[in-house]
Amino acid sequence: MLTLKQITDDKQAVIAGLEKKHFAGATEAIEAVLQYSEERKAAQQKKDAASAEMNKIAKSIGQLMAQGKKDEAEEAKKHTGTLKQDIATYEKEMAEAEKKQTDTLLTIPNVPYSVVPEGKTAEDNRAVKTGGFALPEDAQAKMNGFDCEGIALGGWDEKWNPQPAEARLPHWDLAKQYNLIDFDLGVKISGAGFPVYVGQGARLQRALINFFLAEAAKAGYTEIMPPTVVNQDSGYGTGQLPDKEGQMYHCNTDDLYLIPTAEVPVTNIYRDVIIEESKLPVKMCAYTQCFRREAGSYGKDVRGLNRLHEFSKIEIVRIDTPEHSDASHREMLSHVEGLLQKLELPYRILRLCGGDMSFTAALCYDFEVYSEAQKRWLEVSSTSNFDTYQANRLHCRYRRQEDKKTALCHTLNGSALALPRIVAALLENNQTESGIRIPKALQPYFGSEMIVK
RNA sequence: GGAAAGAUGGCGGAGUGGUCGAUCGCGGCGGUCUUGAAAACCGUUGACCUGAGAGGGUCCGGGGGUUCGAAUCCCUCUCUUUCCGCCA
Repeated sequence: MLTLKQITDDKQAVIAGLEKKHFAGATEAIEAVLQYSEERKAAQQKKDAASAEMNKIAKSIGQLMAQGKKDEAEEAKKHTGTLKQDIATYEKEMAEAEKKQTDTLLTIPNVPYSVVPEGKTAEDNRAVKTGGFALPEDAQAKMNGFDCEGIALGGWDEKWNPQPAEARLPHWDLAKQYNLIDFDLGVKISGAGFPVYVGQGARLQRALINFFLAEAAKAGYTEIMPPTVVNQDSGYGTGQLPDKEGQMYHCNTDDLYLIPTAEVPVTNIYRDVIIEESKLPVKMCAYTQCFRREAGSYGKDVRGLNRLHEFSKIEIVRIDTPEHSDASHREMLSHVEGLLQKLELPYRILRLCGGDMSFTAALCYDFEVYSEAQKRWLEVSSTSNFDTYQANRLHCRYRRQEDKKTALCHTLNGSALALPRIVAALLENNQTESGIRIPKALQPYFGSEMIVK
C-alpha cells in the first residue's frame, strides 16, 4: 500500500497517478485517508498526554510506598480513575481512526511512474521492442498488425525443412500427435486445466526448468526452493490478499493457500526484515508449480496450454534501494529478453498502460511470444517494479549506509519464464517435416535436437 | 495423535509486581595502542508513532484481563523444542 508520507508529500501527484491508473474516486479516497490520519494524530496526542500523566503518578506512588508514606500514596491513587477512563477512550478513538486509514489505503492501488503510457486497456499498451526469429511467412505477414521490425527470419540450420504455413498445427494437435501432453488424462485425474505431460513432453518441461534456472544462476540469482503453500500473512504481504482471494486455491482445514506464483513465498522471505544496504540488491530465483483458479475464462483463448490451473514457472525477485531499482529493472528485462533470444522465438516487449497494469505495480513490461500456428501473441512474462508499495506491506526495509536510518526497499519481480506458453510457441514455431526442432541452447538440457514421433 | 517444557533486543542469556526498554556476554560500530593486523583497553550499539525542538508515547510471541503500576500474576490463541506413537 501507499505510505502516508507519499500522500502528504505530494497529494496532487498521487491523485494524478491514480487517475492514470483509472482508479475511480481517487480524490475522495486520498482525502479520506488524510482526514483519518488527522483524527488519529489528534487522538494519539490526547492519549499520550494522559498516559504521561498516568506514568508520572504511578511512578510517584512507587516512590511513596518505598518511603513508607502509605497515606500520600492512597491520596495519589484517587486521581487515577478518570485518567484511566480517558486513556481507554482515546485509545479506542485512535484505533478506530487508524483502522479506517489502513482499510482505505488498502483499496488504493500503486501510483504509476511517469513513463507509463496513458490508456485503459491492453489496446493502449505500447510496444517498445520487437526481436527474435520467425518463419518467413509470419514475419512478412506483420504479426497481428504490429510492426515487426527487429524480428529476423529463420536462424535455422540448412538441414531443417520448415513445414509450410498451411501445414502447421496448433500445439494441442502437436501434443497429441507426438504424445507429449494428455489433456484428457488430466481431466480424469484432477480436472480441466491440469495437463499430464508424458515422455518427451515431460522431458521438455524438465529441460526448460533446468535451462531457466541455469541462466538465472549465471546472472547471479540465488536459487530458492520455497514452500508452495503459504499462510495468510504471506498472502497479505505481497498483496494477493485481500483483493484477489478468489484467484488462489485455499486449503480450508489448515487455512493455507496454494501459491499463484513463487513471488509470494520468495518475497515474503524478507517480510519484517531490515537489510543492510551493502547486501542490496538481493537477487533470488525460484522454480515452483503455480496454481490459479482463474474463474470465469472460456473459449479458444484458454485452449491447450494457453491458460492452466497448474503450471511451472521460474520467477526472479529482486529487492533493492530506491536509487538503484530502475537499473535493476532494466537488468531483469535484458535477462528475460536474452532467454527468448536463446530460444529463438519471435517476441515483443510491451510497456503496459496505466489501466492495464496490476494493482500493485508502478511500472510493468510484458513479454509476448508470437505463436505461429495460433496467429496470436502469448504473454510469457510480466516484469514489474513495485516501488515501495509491496515493501510497505511487507515491512521490508534497509539500513542506509550514510545515516544508518531505515527506509523502505523497492521490490521487483518477473517471470523468467512461465513454461506453458513457451512450450506452445516452441512446438508451433519449430515444426519440420521430420519432427519438432529443439533450439540449440536447449538441446544440452533436452538431450537431443528434436522431438520425434 | 499422546506428554512435557518454552517464546525477552542481531545472537546467546538474566530478570517473578515499582526509575526495566530491560543486568551481562558475543557480535556490530567508533577510538586508544600497532608499520599493519590480532589481542587488550575505553566508548557506543533496537524498532515504531508523535513533535520544529525539548520532549512524550508504544513495543519483552499475538490478543484480552487484574493493578495506581505488568517482561513479571490470570485467561486465551499461535508457534517452537524435547520425549513417545505413526509415517516418508
